[in-house]
Amino acid sequence: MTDQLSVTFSALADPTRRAILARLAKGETTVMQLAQPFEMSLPAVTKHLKVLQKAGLVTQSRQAQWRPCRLEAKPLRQVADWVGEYRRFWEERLDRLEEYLNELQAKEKPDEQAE
Amino acid sequence: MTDQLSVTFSALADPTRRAILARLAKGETTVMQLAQPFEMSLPAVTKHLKVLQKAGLVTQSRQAQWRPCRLEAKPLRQVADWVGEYRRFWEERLDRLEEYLNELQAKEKPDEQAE
DNA sequence: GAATTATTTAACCGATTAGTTAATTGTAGT
DNA sequence: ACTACAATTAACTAATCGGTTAAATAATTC
Repeated sequence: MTDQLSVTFSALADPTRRAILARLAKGETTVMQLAQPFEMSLPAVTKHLKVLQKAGLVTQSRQAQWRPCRLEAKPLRQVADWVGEYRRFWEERLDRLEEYLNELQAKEKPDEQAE
Repeated sequence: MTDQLSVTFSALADPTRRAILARLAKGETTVMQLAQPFEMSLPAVTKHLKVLQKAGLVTQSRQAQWRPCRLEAKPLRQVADWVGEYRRFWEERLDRLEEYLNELQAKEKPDEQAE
């Protein structure tokens, strides 16, 4: 499981990490700030950050003793591209459901006493 | 990690499982057929299918001794929605990169002998 | 240079994962 | 009923994951 997409999906498969990304979407911030909303130790957050960094979703710079984190969205584009390939399927299914419901209505509207 | 999105991302974080989905995108097929391209045992594929089923990405019906599998794309829509929220970030970054490159060009074009 | 603050690394733990082989179930055909 | 085929379940293993606490590193300030 070394391919980029797997690494990215794997990084996203954790609510804490997605929450971190959501926070970073509002702007750069420190590890402390990132950790604050979570009920877990700082090292745990550092670990999550490492996972996100390995997936290329986060980068860290230096400012004095802080290491401000920043969102890197490029890998998300890859995810969007991948999932986009399947768009027609969920849309298609909705279309079919619509078709079916229309059919049903067409059949049943004329004599509504039928069960 | 019980939320739907985590389960879905986790299911997608494996190239074999994504390959299975890609195959199913071409139409319903049996477990044997699905397993055929992979260098792993049938039980391993069954396990992957279980993961995909738990994520709601695949359903199985019955036809004699076969259990044809079918793609269910609804959870992918959720993924698309989630990742869509970040679209502006990768687009924004590209814009900024473009800006930067334009700036650079504007600065450097006039006297190209500068290093 | 000693103390403080932010962050990471190390070492550990229990749970989960991805695979294996062997045994089991379910259905069809004879 | 017996055989064959499709698929699953069971039992096991090695590796990875998500968390912990304690120790180490880095930069700042006095």
